[in-house]
Amino acid sequence: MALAEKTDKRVQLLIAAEQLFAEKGFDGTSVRDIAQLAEVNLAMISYYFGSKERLLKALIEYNFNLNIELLEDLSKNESISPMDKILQLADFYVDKFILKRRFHTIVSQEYNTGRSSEIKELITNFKMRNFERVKGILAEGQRKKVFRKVDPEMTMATLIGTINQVINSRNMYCILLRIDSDNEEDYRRKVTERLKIHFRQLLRSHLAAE
Amino acid sequence: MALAEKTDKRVQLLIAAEQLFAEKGFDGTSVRDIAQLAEVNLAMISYYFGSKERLLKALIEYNFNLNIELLEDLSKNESISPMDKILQLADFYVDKFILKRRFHTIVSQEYNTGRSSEIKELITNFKMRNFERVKGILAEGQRKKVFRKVDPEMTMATLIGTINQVINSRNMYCILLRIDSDNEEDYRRKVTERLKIHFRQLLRSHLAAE
Amino acid sequence: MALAEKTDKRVQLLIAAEQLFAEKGFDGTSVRDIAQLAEVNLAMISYYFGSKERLLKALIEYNFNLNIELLEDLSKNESISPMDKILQLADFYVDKFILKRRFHTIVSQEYNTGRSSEIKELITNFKMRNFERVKGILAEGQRKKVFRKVDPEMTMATLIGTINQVINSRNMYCILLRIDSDNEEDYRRKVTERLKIHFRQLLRSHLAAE
Amino acid sequence: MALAEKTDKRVQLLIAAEQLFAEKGFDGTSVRDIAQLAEVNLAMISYYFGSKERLLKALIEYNFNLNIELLEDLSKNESISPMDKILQLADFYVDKFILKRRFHTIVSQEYNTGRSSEIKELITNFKMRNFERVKGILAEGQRKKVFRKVDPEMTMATLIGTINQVINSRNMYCILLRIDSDNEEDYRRKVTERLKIHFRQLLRSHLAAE
DNA sequence: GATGAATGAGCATTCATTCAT
DNA sequence: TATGAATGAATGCTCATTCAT
Repeated sequence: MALAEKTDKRVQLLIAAEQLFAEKGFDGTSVRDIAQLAEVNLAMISYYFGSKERLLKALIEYNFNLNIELLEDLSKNESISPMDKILQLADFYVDKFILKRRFHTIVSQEYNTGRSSEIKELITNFKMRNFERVKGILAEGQRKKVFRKVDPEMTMATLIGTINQVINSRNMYCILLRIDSDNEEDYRRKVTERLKIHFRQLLRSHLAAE
Repeated sequence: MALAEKTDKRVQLLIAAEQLFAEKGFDGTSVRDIAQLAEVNLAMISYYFGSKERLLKALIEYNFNLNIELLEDLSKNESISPMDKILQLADFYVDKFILKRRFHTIVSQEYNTGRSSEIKELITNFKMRNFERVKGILAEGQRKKVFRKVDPEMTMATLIGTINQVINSRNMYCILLRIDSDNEEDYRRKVTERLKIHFRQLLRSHLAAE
Repeated sequence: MALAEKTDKRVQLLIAAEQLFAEKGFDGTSVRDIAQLAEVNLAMISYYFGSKERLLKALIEYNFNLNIELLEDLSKNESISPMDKILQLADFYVDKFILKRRFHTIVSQEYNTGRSSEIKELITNFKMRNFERVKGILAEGQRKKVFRKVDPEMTMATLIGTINQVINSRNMYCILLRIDSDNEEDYRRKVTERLKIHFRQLLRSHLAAE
Repeated sequence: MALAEKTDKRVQLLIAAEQLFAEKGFDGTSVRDIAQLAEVNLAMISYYFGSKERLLKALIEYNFNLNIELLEDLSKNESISPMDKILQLADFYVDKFILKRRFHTIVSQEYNTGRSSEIKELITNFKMRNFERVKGILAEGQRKKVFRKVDPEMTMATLIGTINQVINSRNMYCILLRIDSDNEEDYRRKVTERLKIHFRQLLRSHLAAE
């Protein structure tokens, strides 16, 4: 019985749920599926989380609270130019969304079709925090006359929307970019690179003053 | 009580299904929900479509075959400059996606989580056709030296992803853009305008050759 | 397909439920038990009644609305003396409770331990109506100086409580009265007779003015 | 935190079980409910009693063996007249059933619907002992020519049934007798008085010779 | 075309109980 | 003694679909 064995089953359930919710959606996934994939007794879902929905909530809360401090540091760093800041932020989102692509697929789904308003609020708060950060950098750039005037909400939509489009249409982009969809490592590397280069070009020309 | 009465029920079912699939997802919607909202007997779904899944397929096929000739005309029109062409295409997508926002929400969901590979192929084909069109315009612009070199797949992702982001996070953008989410007409007008202006600025600077 | 075939399954479910609820209690009976005994598909319970609890409610409502007009007639009949009236009423309750002993066992149980306040109200109303009738006859008898002054609420408790005691302790009274508990017909005949004679003696001496 | 701490948990479980079984029935009460109300770990029920059913059995055995010697004394006391004896017995039952009304509600339920024949036998024995006592007094009264001939089984049913009716329809009698059902002390006092006076009047006229 | 009834499989959840510590 | 974790069976209920009329 190894070290982490103790709450292992809870974590196994979270991992299995993340995969299945992403692949088949929340409603398309039964708690039996999750328990089976996690190799854990069905009733443990009730035991640890109370319900299928609260399992989803736990999953979302856990992921949203990951690495938030990294972003705060970046936003407040005075020694980085606004353009570098926004490009580093884009890189950060690309890395994070692609690493946790399954999770972000779930978030996309649930924000549209989920029944739980509690979960929707959770997601809204997260999205709002992200938006405030981008808006702040855009404003800083304009104040320093290095950015031209752009629509902050739509610029945000472009930033997050482009990444989401790539990870949520994974099948198609694997075909288009000639990636073996079974090789997750290869997928990550190639998609990350393409997105980062694209954003560098896109954001520079979109934001640069004059 | 007139001409259209005959196959009215089929259409009522499609309309009800579109709304419910968009709001609650395919799995989150029961055929009972659809029949009730459409005010049509439950068994009619089997009668007209054979199954719930084939109802979805019918819905998708119908919408994908809407207005395709308009796009073909635009692509082939020699008298329009590549830049105008891409901007008109962006306008077309904005109009279409926002007018049929519910439908496109369903497409987003099903491409990720749907079980039917038949439906996924349908969507892939549609997306591919769209991509080929954009790619063609980008190539034409580069050939004519009016576009610089950009990543066509990622540019496509930005175009469709930005629109999808806005319609799939409708709640949040209603808050951010101060739109009454119950006033669909107002929502459409405002979001359409913001997106079109944003694309004009974004695509021009992104594509224009120096 | 005979005449009554149409809603046969609904009735079969009610009959099976009555038997099982009486024998094993509401919580001790599963919907599977009921469906099996009724030889009806499990889902028909949902189809006809909506839920297990509403099946119970339907059962109670049906039985409470049985023969209520008979009692009204008796209460209002001016040609019967108060003493005969109360004795006929006692006879009526004895007949009814013993004929529907299973149902009245369910009522006893649910009034104590049931969770549904809706059902409790239903039962309270029924009990109240019965009490008002008894109270009316007692008052009439006192007005006409043929009854002495008694406690109406406790007299009611004695009337209904005695019958309930006999049917709810069926096992013991079968032993005490030397009745073969499998012979329902014999049980009914003997218990009915004993109760009616007892009430004739008990109520006469309890109520008669000196 | 004192002497009784040791087996306190066992008693706490019994107290909690009595309350819950009376309120929600045996099947309507989960061992989790009991453990929670008793503020005792769930597994302790298995530890102390073996199973939920044996917890019920322990509860019944404990209460049935309470105060039995008091009754024996009364039955054998030669210096009390049969009429006083039966009235004191009625008083005794009224006091005991109302003090332990929750327990007697459980007994009523379990005798009807319980699955355990062991428990049913326990209850039958108890009821039989009670009946023998009443029967003995009735016979003594008849031998001494102070009682007329009555049906002993039905008279027993009236005695116990009247009390059970009042405690098992507590809600209704609280309304009828204008008792605040939250004030247990007031309930006990008023109901006890009403029942005792009623029995004095009822039994005297029912039993008195001539 | 249209419908109410019916079905069997599946759903999330809760149950009483047991076990290792 | 005492506990948190774990289990397999059972719970009430809903599902998409089919069928006789």
